[in-house]
Amino acid sequence: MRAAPMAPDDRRAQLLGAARAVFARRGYHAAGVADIIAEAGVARGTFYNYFPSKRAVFAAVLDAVMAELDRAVRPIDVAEPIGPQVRDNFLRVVRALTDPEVTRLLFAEAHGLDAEADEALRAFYEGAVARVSRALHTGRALGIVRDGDLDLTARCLLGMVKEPAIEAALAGESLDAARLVDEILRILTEGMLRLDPRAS
Amino acid sequence: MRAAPMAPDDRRAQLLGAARAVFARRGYHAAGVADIIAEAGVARGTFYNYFPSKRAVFAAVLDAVMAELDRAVRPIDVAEPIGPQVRDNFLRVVRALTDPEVTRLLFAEAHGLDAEADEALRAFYEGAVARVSRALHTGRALGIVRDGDLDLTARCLLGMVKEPAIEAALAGESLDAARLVDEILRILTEGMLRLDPRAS
Amino acid sequence: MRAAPMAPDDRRAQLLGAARAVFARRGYHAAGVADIIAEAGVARGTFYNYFPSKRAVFAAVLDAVMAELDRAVRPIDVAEPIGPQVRDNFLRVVRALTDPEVTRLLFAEAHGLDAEADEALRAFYEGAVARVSRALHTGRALGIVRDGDLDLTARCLLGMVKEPAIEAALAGESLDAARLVDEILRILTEGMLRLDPRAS
Amino acid sequence: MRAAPMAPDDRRAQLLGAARAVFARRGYHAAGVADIIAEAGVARGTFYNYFPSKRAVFAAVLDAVMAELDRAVRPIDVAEPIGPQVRDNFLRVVRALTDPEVTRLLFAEAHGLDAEADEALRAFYEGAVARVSRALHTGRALGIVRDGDLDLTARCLLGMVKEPAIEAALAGESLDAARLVDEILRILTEGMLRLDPRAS
DNA sequence: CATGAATGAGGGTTCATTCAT
DNA sequence: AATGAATGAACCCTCATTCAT
Repeated sequence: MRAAPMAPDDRRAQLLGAARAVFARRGYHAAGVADIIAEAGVARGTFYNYFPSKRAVFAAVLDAVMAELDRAVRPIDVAEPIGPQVRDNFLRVVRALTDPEVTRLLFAEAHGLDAEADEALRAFYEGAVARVSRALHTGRALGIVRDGDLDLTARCLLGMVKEPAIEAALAGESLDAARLVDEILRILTEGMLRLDPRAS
Repeated sequence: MRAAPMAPDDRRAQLLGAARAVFARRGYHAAGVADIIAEAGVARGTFYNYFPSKRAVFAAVLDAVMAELDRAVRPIDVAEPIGPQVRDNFLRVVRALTDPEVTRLLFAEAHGLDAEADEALRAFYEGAVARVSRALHTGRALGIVRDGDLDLTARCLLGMVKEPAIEAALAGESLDAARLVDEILRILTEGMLRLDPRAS
Repeated sequence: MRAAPMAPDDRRAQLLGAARAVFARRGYHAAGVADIIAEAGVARGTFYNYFPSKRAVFAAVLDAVMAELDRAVRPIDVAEPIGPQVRDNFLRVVRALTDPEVTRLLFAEAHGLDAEADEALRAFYEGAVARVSRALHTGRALGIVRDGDLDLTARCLLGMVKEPAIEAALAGESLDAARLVDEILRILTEGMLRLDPRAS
Repeated sequence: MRAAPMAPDDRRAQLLGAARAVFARRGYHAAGVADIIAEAGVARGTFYNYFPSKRAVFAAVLDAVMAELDRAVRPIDVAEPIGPQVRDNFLRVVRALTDPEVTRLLFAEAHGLDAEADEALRAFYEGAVARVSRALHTGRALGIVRDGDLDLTARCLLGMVKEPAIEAALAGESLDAARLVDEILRILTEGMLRLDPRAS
């Protein structure tokens, strides 16, 4: 049975979506082009009319996911109250990571694929760190952020967000984004340890 | 050239070591049994005398690495000063994660292999979370840890440690463990954000 | 962009020309229908409106080339001086073979394609041999050609012409047709070896 | 059914032979690795234990055939009578070319495969031309060979030998080597044309 | 115990051809 | 008449695993 012809952009988008679902479900290596075309209801050759290789669709999927995540972060307007804006950014990122597809693709499948994928991922991550780091420097100038090794701090921040999201996604549990964000914000604002509570 | 016979345990250990090095260097999928036996200087058949499959060696390697990491955490003696003990635990964990082999194996290669590997990893991780969580509950009872969702907090803590370690390992950079630990401890004790600096 | 409709014969000729260029440039197997339609600036389906298969265009191209070569040979008029007519025939053939397209198509690509192509080629070649052979018999009757196995001689003659032409074409060198023809004629008239120079 | 293990050199030779037969019979493109392993009675993987690719076996086959042909030509000892040595060389070459496998492989399949194969072939052919050309120069010094463009002459000579051999092989006819050589030698020593038989 | 030749299922990719528009 | 998206059979190659020596 021959699938009805389709505008190339649409077909491409459809294949991209199918690939995204399949890669998220089975992982890069376990997924075959056969799975993707089955998901899309399309013949083998059709796939290769739109992507030159399995590796290439994966790259495209990864790009889409990274862009999605990227869009979750909005610049902060210092003329407005800062707190809610920060909280909203956290919230949007966590919500994006709440999609198990996003998380699996970014964190479970993409590492160690090949030099190129690793590089794309590292570039994305470096960008994220740089972005957070810049925000922290701005915050310090505004007196909002305490001094310290802000690059390292940025990485820690990302870890606090990523880790719970990943684990929830991989475990198949759902994650209460607001709760996580509030917990993180509390740690960031108040700390959570009193190692030497000798202070009267 | 026929390798000298060897005590089975030694041969097994040798193969395990070779596999660990190879998996860390090339990743699970890129590594072939051929690489492992080349590294070990042993024939193909010999490998299968000690491990039933490639998958199985990887599981064994993973077990070894997880055990190693596990040993980095020591129970806390409440009769002694807490602070240094906590710091030392952090330090030992970060140092263990400083070994790029450990990090690559645990975080870059192990995810998404198959259901069984995912399960082993998740079990390990759940154990870690549980352990930290228990420590936090104890700490709360002692008045050292502030109240809150301690499970979530445990995950955030792990993220703060893992993330910088992973990134350093994957980027091939070295990581100053003491510096990272101190930064983390400062965040945990003092926080780092003053979102509403209304405080006169 | 839709190409303007065209008289069928013209379109066919255009496609034939494109195919000839492409086959000569890339060889039968390396050339794709995609190359041909790109060369012709025409859509895929259009191609199949004029030729039933890739194999078929190649056959048509081959026919055209063989006909071209065939036209290079003119019957000899015994009422006129023979020498110049022979020389002119040689010259026209060599000049035709000087076109690298012709040579590549006939000698480098056409062999071993499939039974049918081989047959067409062999038929063409047999025709050529027969033609030369007939000329030699006539020559013998006229006392111009020495006796011998004239069929074999005809094949040798063809080889003397083909070989240098092919090699020049494949090597991308140009060939001095007149020089080759003169050399061949000298060999044919005078020989070139004196194996037993005992002749006092 | 598992083929009995075999000394690697033997298996390689067997595969080479099978490949040679298959390539000669079906041509490079029509022949599949499947045909070769069927001919050899061996599994797919075995083939790739000995040759890295289909292309590579073909190269090996070609090398073998070229070497075989090369061995047919023996240096001429000027202290001995020249004539018979020359004749024997011709004879051995023609006999080698009498094997249809050799001829098909060298002349029908090898051209136009890819740049590398073309180069190997051209190098072989250039070598042959150079060899013949050198012999002719020597012969001229000895007064055996008449003056002229000896490079071109060398090419013509090769053509006289190749052409009848190829055609016989492709047509499936057998060729009387001695007869061909004698005919060629007669042409070379006496010529065969008397274009201006004015000589009373 | 050790060896290494043999295996073959599995997967990615190509490209001549078809047919709905 | 022209188009170009869709097709799928065919093919090359990989590599974990087996087993006879």
